[in-house]
Formats: sequence, structure tokens, C-alpha cells
Amino acid sequence: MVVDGVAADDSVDRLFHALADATRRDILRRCVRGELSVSRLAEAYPMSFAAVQKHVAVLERAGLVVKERRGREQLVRTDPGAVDRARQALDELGTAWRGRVERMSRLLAQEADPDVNHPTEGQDR
Amino acid sequence: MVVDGVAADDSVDRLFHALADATRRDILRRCVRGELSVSRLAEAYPMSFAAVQKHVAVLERAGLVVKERRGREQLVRTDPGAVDRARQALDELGTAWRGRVERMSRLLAQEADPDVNHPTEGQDR
DNA sequence: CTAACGTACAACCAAATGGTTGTAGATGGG
DNA sequence: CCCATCTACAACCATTTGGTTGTACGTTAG
Repeated sequence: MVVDGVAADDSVDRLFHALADATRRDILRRCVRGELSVSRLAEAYPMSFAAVQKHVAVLERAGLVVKERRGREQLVRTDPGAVDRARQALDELGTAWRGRVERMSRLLAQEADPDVNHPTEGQDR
Repeated sequence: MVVDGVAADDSVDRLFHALADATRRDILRRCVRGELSVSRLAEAYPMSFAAVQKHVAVLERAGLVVKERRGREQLVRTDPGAVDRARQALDELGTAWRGRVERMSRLLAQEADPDVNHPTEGQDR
């Protein structure tokens, strides 16, 4: 079913992992407001240049930003499509959620038998 | 402001971190299809019971699932509101993407936590 | 050319992650 | 009651992560 939706699990891993850090999310926000060199970016945080460089690398591997050379600087800019991919990954969890929950509510609403409430032993045991 | 739900960046950290693992995402999908005990869940993965227990704990701390006791079993079930929170966190990044800088400033002001990073707003140097 | 700047990358370290095994406490069935 | 099951949790281990410093390299300014 979800043939390409889930795509590579790995890319979803990298996406969410990259987003799971406040510094990296902040970098994303800064780079939305305009391209910034890694040095300028690094000035904004209480950590070394190399540390920021690593954060940018994580964002880059996740496809959230791209780097573009300009002279001796490397400008970092967000990839607009990336958030959509993240949202899509969430959607796949979310739709399952809503669909099943909805279905379950209907079942619960129409049922009066307390014993029906054990869907855990569904198929394979 | 009503929007202070996002306030703690920690919760966003926990949310995305919990989602950044294929096993945990799979657990979520399974628990959407019906409540499962930790034991039944553990049977589905090539790892120990304790390992699955830890994954469930991560999901629980992120607010993605809740555990409910039934007899000697502990049933795991997804929290329907959780995905909405994740989506909301993404939306905040997404709106910035589209250039809503003013709106973002408010969010930045909220999320600026004393201990995480104090970015010193690089533009006023 | 030389010096300063911006970047890349390696080596290293502490702490967190993801896994293991083992032990112990509840609970339910026979 | 006794035993099997389910859960909780501690201790331990390997790997990854997030940070550091140091070094090397390309580029621009003077």
C-alpha cells in the first residue's frame, strides 16, 4: 500500500532526527530569513564554529538545507520542499490515526457488549 | 497567547526524537490498529522485551502513547492529539518558509528558552 | 606575496542511545 | 497455594552524538 509514501525509512529518520534539536531548528529559522554563511551562523550560538558546522551537516544530510558557495563563504539556505516531506511523513501516521480512531469510535459507539473490547488478539498467535 | 502550547522546546525535542526511529514509528502504527500489550508488541520485533519497553517509554515521554493497565497487562495506545502537536510544530517551521517573518518572530520569542540557546540576535552587531 | 578569513576535516572526549541480561514485584489461572 | 506470565528496573556494554581543539587548504584583501 504505502509503497513510496514511507519512502526510505532512513530519510525519515534523518529528517526527524535533524528536527529533534533546538539549535538546528533555530538554524533553520535563521536561514529562512536569508542566506547566511556558516561563520555568521556560528557567531549566533554559544558553541564553536566546528560544532555549528556539524549541525549544518546534519541538516544538509536530512535535506533540510543546501549550501551554496560564494567566494570563500558557504551560504546556507533552507530547502523549501523539505518541510513538505516532513509533513507528508507525519500525514502517513496521522491519517492512519484518524481513520482508525474514527472507525473505533463508531464501533465503540454502537457496541453494548463489554467483551468486544479486546482487539489485541487479532490474527496471529 | 493561546499558542503557548509550543512553549517548551523540550517537548518538541522529545516529539521529533521519538519519531526519529523506525521501530518507534512502527510501534505507533501498530498501536493505532488497536491497543496492544507490551509483550505482544515485543513479539513483533527482533529485540528483547526490555528494548521494546524502552521504546514505548520514549514514546510515552513524548506524549505519543499512553499506557493503560488491564490485569497484568499494560495496554499501549496512541494519543490522537499527539500527531496534531507534531504537525503544529512543523507548521511553525513551514510558515516561516513561506515568508511569514512577523509571525515567526513571535514564535521565536516564545521558544527562546533561557538554557537552550541565547542567540543574541546576530543582526544588531 | 602575505596575511587574514572562511571552510573542511581529523582526533579526541563526555554523555546519551539502543541494545543486552538479570532480578524482582504483581497478577491471574489451575 | 504454586506457577506461569507480564511488567518494571538496574547494571552493563557498544555505538552514536554533540561538543571541543588543532591543522590544513582555498580565497580574498592589502
